[in-house]
Amino acid sequence: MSEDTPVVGLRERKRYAAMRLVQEVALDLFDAHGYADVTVERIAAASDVSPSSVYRYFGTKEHIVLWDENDPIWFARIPQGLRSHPPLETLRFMVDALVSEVLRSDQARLRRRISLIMREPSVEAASALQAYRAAEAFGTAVSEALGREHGDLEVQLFSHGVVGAVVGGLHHWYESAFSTPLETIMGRVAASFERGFGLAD
Amino acid sequence: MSEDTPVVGLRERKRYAAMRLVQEVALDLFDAHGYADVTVERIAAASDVSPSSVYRYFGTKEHIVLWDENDPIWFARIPQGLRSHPPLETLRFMVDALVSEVLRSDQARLRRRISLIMREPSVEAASALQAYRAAEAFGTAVSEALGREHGDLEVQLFSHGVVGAVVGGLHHWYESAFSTPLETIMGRVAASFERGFGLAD
DNA sequence: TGTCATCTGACAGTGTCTTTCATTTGATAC
DNA sequence: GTATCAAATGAAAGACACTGTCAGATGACA
Repeated sequence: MSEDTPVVGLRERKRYAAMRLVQEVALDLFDAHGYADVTVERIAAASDVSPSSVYRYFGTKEHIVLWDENDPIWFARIPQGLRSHPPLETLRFMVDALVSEVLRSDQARLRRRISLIMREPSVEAASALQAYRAAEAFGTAVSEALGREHGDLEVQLFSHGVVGAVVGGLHHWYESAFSTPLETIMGRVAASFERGFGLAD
Repeated sequence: MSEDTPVVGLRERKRYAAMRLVQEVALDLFDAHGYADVTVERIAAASDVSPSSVYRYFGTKEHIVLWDENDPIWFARIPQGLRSHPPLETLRFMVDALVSEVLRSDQARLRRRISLIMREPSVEAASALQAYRAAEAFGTAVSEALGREHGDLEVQLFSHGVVGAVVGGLHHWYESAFSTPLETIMGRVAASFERGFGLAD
């Protein structure tokens, strides 16, 4: 009773289990036959759910790849961190936490998802939109924490710049065939905004 | 004969004229009835071209909005600038040129296009992908100019960070109902990367 | 003016995504 | 346990973005 278990009912558990299964099945099919040649109908049949449910779960075919169970948790932590620390420190903090979480979690699936994102333009577009939205959300949280008005120019440039750099870092990770350690990459992202971009000028 | 006129033939001139017309007609229809409720077929009929041609011109419905005649010219100028100036100076230079070009050109159309991008998620996604691709191209050009290897981490973070900030600036412009002067916004973008982001920390 | 390469329009087809409705299934009170 | 209610599911029809193909038209060039 004193545990902070969110009292998640059977309904929700089944839903998440089904979503995990559909994503897994879809990733397998995409790897085997290519993204374009696998229809949503086929994914649904192979996962024993109706196509209707796949669309109810993910909304679009692209989001079968993009969906991540833990994303909402991350989004919730940002305003929390900003309440007690300045933006750059929060950035460093979040980025560290994210890296160690990623290293702990299902890396194989994550890499397959990132590879698909980088290979399929439609998935790439949906992913880019997600990043853009994340930058907006981050900017809003920073504005509130600093007591600036919503949409403050400096904050806007900062939040979009940071998210842009993170995205660039993930691209670098993929391009290096995931060989550059993620902590190296994200450490540089944080350092760039703390001490400036080290381009000879 | 000594002029650098690209000797543009009748064929190409007609093509561009048709594209301009289709975009204009489409923007009018979108404003009148909403993006989702205007089919490509309808746009084609109202522009007196076949739907096939609309797809040949723009590729997708979203790119009817995104297409800009002058984009290729801009892309071509980047490596040129980087050959003679360091990245931050080139950034400042390009951003200034872009602003004065925008102020000179058809602003009404530009604002209608930006408004559509911000309002319609599918157009927003395609636009975000374009920005992402631009960051890649910019990064490649910077790497070459600085003699670093392709995909150099610092360059990657810089180029994506810069493009992210520019995108954030455009968002701010839109949110302010285009009242914040574009030169103020873009000046801040350049300054942020030259002297650091001025967030109290 | 004639020949060639390229562009255009017409048309059929595929797959994504939406909407609607009857049916099933988990949540809650008794 | 059983009844009641809210929500999720599956089935099916339809809209429309987009692709591929082919015959005909049109500009480029000798």
